[in-house]
Amino acid sequence: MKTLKIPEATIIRLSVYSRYLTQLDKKGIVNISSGEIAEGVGGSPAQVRKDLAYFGEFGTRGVGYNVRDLNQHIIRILGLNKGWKVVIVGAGNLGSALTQYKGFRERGFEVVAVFDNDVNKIGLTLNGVPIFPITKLREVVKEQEARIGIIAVPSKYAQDVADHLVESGVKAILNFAPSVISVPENVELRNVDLAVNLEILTFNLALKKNYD
Amino acid sequence: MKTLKIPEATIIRLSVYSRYLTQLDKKGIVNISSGEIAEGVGGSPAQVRKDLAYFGEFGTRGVGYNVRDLNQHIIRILGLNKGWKVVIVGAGNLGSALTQYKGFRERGFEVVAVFDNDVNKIGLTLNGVPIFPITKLREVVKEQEARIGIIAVPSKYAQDVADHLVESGVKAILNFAPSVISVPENVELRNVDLAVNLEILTFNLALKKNYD
DNA sequence: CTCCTTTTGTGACAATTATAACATATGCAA
DNA sequence: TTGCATATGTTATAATTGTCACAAAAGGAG
Ligand SMILES: NC(=O)c1ccc[n+]([C@@H]2O[C@H](COP(=O)([O-])OP(=O)(O)OC[C@H]3O[C@@H](n4cnc5c(N)ncnc54)[C@H](O)[C@@H]3O)[C@@H](O)[C@H]2O)c1
Ligand SMILES: NC(=O)c1ccc[n+]([C@@H]2O[C@H](COP(=O)([O-])OP(=O)(O)OC[C@H]3O[C@@H](n4cnc5c(N)ncnc54)[C@H](O)[C@@H]3O)[C@@H](O)[C@H]2O)c1
Repeated sequence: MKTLKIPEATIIRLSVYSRYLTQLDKKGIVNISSGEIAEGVGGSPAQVRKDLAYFGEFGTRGVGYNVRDLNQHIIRILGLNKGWKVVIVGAGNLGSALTQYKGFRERGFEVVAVFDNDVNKIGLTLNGVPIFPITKLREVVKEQEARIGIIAVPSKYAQDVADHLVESGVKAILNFAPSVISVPENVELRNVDLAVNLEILTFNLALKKNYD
Repeated sequence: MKTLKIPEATIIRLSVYSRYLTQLDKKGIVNISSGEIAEGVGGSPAQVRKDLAYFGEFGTRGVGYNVRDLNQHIIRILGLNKGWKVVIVGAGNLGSALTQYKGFRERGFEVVAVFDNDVNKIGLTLNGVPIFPITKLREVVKEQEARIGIIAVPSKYAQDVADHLVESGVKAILNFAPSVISVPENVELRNVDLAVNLEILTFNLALKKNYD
């Protein structure tokens, strides 16, 4: 397996394929073709095959793919077979929702702790996940060997929290605050900006002018 | 202004530029160059100018851009000068967080109603926003002239809710349920899948193998 | 065993998107 | 008024990503 540069769009699609395959597996479906996957997730059969081709040969010509087997391969490609531990900083509206989100666990992520600096929240639990004072971040991250941190504090504090997460040993950060933050090169960073998503919608509506 | 096909990446960046310009404007900064914008949001000056060039000429050669003026132009490009009304379906963990999210209003979005089918939630308000029974969706959407709907119900019901939103006259949908849904061509759809975002992070970590 | 159908894997091609280079316009100073 | 410094807008070039067509492999029928 060579380390060609893989398009990020390919990774996004693989993640979606995997979710779809998991559904099919639960329904007891054993075999599937690239065309059926494409139809299921909204794409083209060639795209599906090309995406998979970056990583190897997982199908059987004339037959298709074994659902469970292919899913296992994608899960391994995405690194989900490790069981990642996640910490969330900010036990507000969003942080609480994320902590209780079952979808993460289903994909191999375990939220082990939430951190806040509000004394009224510290000590409580969210769905069994304890809320610690932010001062314990380093200790808990080290002890639990958490590798992923989620930022759910007001933008103003996002960079501080990011620095703190990095310093604690976290290797990847998902940032929900709508602000540009910077981290060392060896730390992965992704920003999720929900307003941006709405604005893409309004741009397209404004372009079409058929919204009234 | 011709209607060339604008890359979606350009729209995402414009949205980020605008957020940054709003910050600068609040700080009282009047002028800015493409290089400074690039530095502020993490990009290249050429990229900034190219993105803007799709829509017109907003700067002065040798000088740069007027912060407020440029921001107004981008806001207009993104269609944010209209004041969009938004409805949210699902008053659970995520739906509640989104309803109370101040970041939407700051960008010109107004959440006018939330809908649920849980009798214990109906009649309550979230930050002043009323929770209606899902059966009132059509009526409220029509009356308020809401054009955007957000789906925050379990995946299982996402397609049903989408159909219902479309039937009610909504023209754009932001879907948070991790499932593939389909809508008529004339309705804009975007999916936000948070697990996918984490999986991109783990893919990159797994690739680098330096996470331990 | 051979042919035929099916569907993969892949290499060539096309389209899109980003980068870089530069000519053009502006303001200022002398 | 002229020349210079600066930063834009635009054109050309490079890189990336997606599409298409087809050869190769597999399995089943006869
Ligand atoms: N609510 C949403 O749906 C939503 C959507 C998209 C993005 N966001 C973003 O997510 C972030 C959180 O939003 P929210 O609505 O949950 O806000 P919130 O005010 O409900 O919660 C913020 C929490 O962070 C805590 N906090 C503040 N500073 C802290 C620090 N330095 N260390 C630790 N904890 C700290 C606060 O005590 C509070 O509990 C914001 O940046 C917001 O822009 C929120
Ligand atoms: N919690 C999160 O942080 C999070 C993150 C990403 C995605 N999501 C997705 O968002 C969706 C909602 O997640 P949640 O955690 O808020 O779940 P939740 O169970 O807390 O809330 C779901 C709400 O939807 C309501 N509902 C169910 N069916 C409905 C229907 N047909 N019409 C109207 N209302 C209905 C329920 O009464 C409930 O109030 C899910 O698809 C989930 O996968 C959630």
